[in-house]
Amino acid sequence: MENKKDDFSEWYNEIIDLARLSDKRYNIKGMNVWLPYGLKMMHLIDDIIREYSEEKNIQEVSFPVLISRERLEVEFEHVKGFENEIYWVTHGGKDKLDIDLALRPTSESAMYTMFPLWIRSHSDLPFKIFQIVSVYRYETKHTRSFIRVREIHFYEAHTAHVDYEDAENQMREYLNIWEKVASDLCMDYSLDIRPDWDKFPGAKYSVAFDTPMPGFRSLQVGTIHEYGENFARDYNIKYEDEKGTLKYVNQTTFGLSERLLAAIIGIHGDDKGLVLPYKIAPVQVIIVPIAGENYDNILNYSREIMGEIKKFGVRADVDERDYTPGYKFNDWEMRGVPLRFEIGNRELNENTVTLSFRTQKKKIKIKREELSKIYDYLNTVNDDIKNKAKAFFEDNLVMETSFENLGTEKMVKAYWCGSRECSDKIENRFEKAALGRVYNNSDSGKCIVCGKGGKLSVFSRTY
RNA sequence: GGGGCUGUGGGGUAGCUUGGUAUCCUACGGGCUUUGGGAGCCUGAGACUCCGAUUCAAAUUCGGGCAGCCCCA
Repeated sequence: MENKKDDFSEWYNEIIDLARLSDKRYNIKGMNVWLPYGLKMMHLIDDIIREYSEEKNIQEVSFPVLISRERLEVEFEHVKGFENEIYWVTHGGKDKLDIDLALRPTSESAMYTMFPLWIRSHSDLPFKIFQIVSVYRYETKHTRSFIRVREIHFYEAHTAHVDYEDAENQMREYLNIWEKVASDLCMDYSLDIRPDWDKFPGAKYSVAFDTPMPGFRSLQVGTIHEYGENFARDYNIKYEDEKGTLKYVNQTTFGLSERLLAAIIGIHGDDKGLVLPYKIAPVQVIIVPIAGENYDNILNYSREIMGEIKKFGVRADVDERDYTPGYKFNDWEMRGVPLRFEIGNRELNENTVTLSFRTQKKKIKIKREELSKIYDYLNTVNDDIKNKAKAFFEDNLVMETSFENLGTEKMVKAYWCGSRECSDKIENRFEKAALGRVYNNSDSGKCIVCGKGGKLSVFSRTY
């Protein structure tokens, strides 16, 4: 396998192939096949997002994939932002359609077609739904598994509120959800208020979750958007307040995607392969039986152990394939399994198992009774992952105060006046884009370019 | 948006300059043997990205499509 640090791109492509996450040999650009192991990981991530969303009374729905041209074109700014990357369905069989149908690039137009039917009075608010579906964007740049694809595995939450203030509460609630998701994924991130020219088309403002990746680029893994009344006015989404007055709702959205998977691969992985937080590991404990004289007994013992930890809700499996133990060790390490049990005659006779941690070199022998502590062991691995990720994050997002120092390959924090002129100077000289002002941060200092008053901001090359 | 490079069994490759017989590694099937950190031997099957042009003859030359990768904006 490629060394991760030397050539991240190569390593990234190779590990996706070797760990059997996705097969990109499908013959359409940017459309890959999800393989069982990768799909399982994605679904485990979905489960986490779903759980935390439902906890906040955001309910799951599913909208059609097609949107009529007429509905899509209601919101001008929004359409303009997507017009170059929409797939159009123009025919039904041999007949040309009267109205072209778009494959949703996101679902505002679809959902806001229904919102006026569902939202009539203040008692219908707040209204909060989400869906996890595929959205389609005709990317012209070169695509990359999980990072830039044309069929995107997308979580999108949409809410409607009585006023701007309540919508702002929702924004904070999103961040609350995100914090928990990120913690489960052992990820660090920067919350950046996108510059006006880079916000979501149609939004008042957008806050992005950016994280440094190997290869000295940042990855936007999620976004939340405050729409105010912008969409409500165009899609005519009104409610009657207590006094009987018709008012426009205020709306927000929250988006996440399979880029979360890309981030996990990139941030946690090492030269041996994937390293997975246990909540998203399709296999949390792999049991490798070591053949010896009483192989049948060893196998039976292995299966018993598997049964015992499965009772604790652990995803475990016995690798009974006809490969050597060394091969299996490497194979499962490459696929990121947090814990491995090795079971041979020694363990069989002592009623123990040998335990190996994905994040440590040492192996320890534990008694059968100690299997009840399985989540302690899983959390040991998670702690290791978190510590390493935190160190990587801090090492790759550095504060700079002089213009020339922006030449570092790393992601940079610096004071910035907010002007396009100054960010263009940075971009032209150092190829770093302004990701935006740091959310909820009131620090101020001299703009690193022009010296005028500035706020703490983040700059980086991006994926 | 602009430029460059590359498509050979499942994966990685040699062959291309100078047109004629397609190499090796790995993975895969069968058999024997092995199993505490990527085992070994025997055996089997498997490929020139697609379309067009030149030619007696194209993996090789030329044009285009599709796909992938890299750099710049």
